[in-house]
Amino acid sequence: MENQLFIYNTLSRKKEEFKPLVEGKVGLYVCGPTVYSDSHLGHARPNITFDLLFRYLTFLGYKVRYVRNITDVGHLENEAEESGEDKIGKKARLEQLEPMEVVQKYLNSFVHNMENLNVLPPSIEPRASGHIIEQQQMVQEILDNGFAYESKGSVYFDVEKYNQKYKYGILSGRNLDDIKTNTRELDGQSEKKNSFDFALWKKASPEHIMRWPSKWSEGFPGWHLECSVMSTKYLGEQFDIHGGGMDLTFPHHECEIAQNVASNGREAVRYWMHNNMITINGQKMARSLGNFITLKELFSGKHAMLQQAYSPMTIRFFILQAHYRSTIDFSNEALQASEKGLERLMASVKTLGELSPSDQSTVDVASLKEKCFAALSDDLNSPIAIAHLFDGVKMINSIKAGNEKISASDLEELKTFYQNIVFDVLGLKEEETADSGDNQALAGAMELLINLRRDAKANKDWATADKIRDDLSAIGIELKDTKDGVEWSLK
RNA sequence: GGUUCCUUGGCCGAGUGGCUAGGCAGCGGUCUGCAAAACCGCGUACGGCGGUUCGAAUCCGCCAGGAACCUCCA
Repeated sequence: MENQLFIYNTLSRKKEEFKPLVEGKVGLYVCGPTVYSDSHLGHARPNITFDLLFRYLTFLGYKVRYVRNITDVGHLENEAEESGEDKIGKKARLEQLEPMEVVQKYLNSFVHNMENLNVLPPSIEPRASGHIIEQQQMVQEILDNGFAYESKGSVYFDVEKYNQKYKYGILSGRNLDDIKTNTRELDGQSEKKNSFDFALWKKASPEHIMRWPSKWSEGFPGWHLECSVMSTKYLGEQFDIHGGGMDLTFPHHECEIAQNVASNGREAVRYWMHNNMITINGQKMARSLGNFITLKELFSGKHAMLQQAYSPMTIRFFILQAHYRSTIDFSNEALQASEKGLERLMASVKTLGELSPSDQSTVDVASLKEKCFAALSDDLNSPIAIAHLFDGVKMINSIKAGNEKISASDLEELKTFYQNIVFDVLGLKEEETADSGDNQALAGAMELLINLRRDAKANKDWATADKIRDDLSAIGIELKDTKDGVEWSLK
């Protein structure tokens, strides 16, 4: 392993050296999507962040089991409205679909988006609806251990009682007294002993269509239970890393800890990692705030706030150019900057393949490599790693221009390094263009036009040469005269 | 109101005590029939006011502005 990895642990609020529970193996759990609508830009962040972690751990030689859940039983939409419906049930009513049809539709959409973003599929993608029995078992364990109570067919976690033996709020830095005085009183909480108690099992109201039988009532599992249950099932009572968005720290992850401790007697997670939010005009992008742009809209450019379409790799690169614990602000300008930067980086990768070695090097490949991995090992500092990569771009271009030299062995090392970091770890990829061979007819026609223009130029017939170039440009095809011939691309 | 955090050059975004990232835009140049692209070169910024220090964007205090969580949320 090249470097010792340090990661920021939300529990301790500092960077800690990462040491897995079992030598050479890592258990990783990340809160996945609730599949009731199309994913937006904000959802891309945790998936890309933890994809980077997954890829880097794998690169370092760990055998990683990455579990990312699919929430398909629905959380409560809004308790204050006393609707008792969950998100998925509500949407299903609106669209006249079966709840599981809605789940499938948006699950497919999510998977498609992730493939576009080159996010690797996790090792296991468990669905909450497939673990109802296990969730009921955990509810019973918590009841048996005396940290929950039944009320009108629902089961609630007894936070006060839990707090007497353990401490509630260790992750988010809260204490129960503060929560008591500051928790807003919501309607429909008369069943609970305290407003901050949370549901483990919820009795379904008559209009609630997603429901399962249980000894307490026909109902559905509480908001936070599935993650405790599925992480335990697939990673064990204790595992290495749990990730998710910062907005899940409280109450979701706090409740998860309480559930694990209440049922198993000890904390499950050793390192908690939280990614920050994507903002738009300085405010968090969120479905509930209505200021979101879906990934589909970004890829197609069809949204009032978008000046153009942005490719999946541009989105990925944009996200990787900020550290995962910082907010990152969306704007067309920022995205366009990422697009240009990525183009330059990928162009240099191509150039790298064309370099010829010299008998010795005037460049320091080893140092570049070391700095890059050091950055990634420092709590996944991808922006720094990318900055060093741009130093590499300069190195590659200078070699190409004849200003620097590289030995055959250094060249091999540099190629391997770029393969490792750009493709394997950062997960970038070449995006398909029309000239990549999937459209033979167009490629043939372009060759013809390029040859006609070449002949016109040879005859100093600039009018014809420029007409070909300008007219192609008008229909969205860009010609580039390079030293090595004419290149074309769809714009 | 409580808890936590942020404020960096035109824009995005790193950086936790001295060596003063990176990208985009801009400017100058090379190349080119012209243009675009590409390449090379150029930017001493760190909210305000105090303090600690030989030295602070970086530590401490106050002030101003903003955000997240406290309710579903990535």
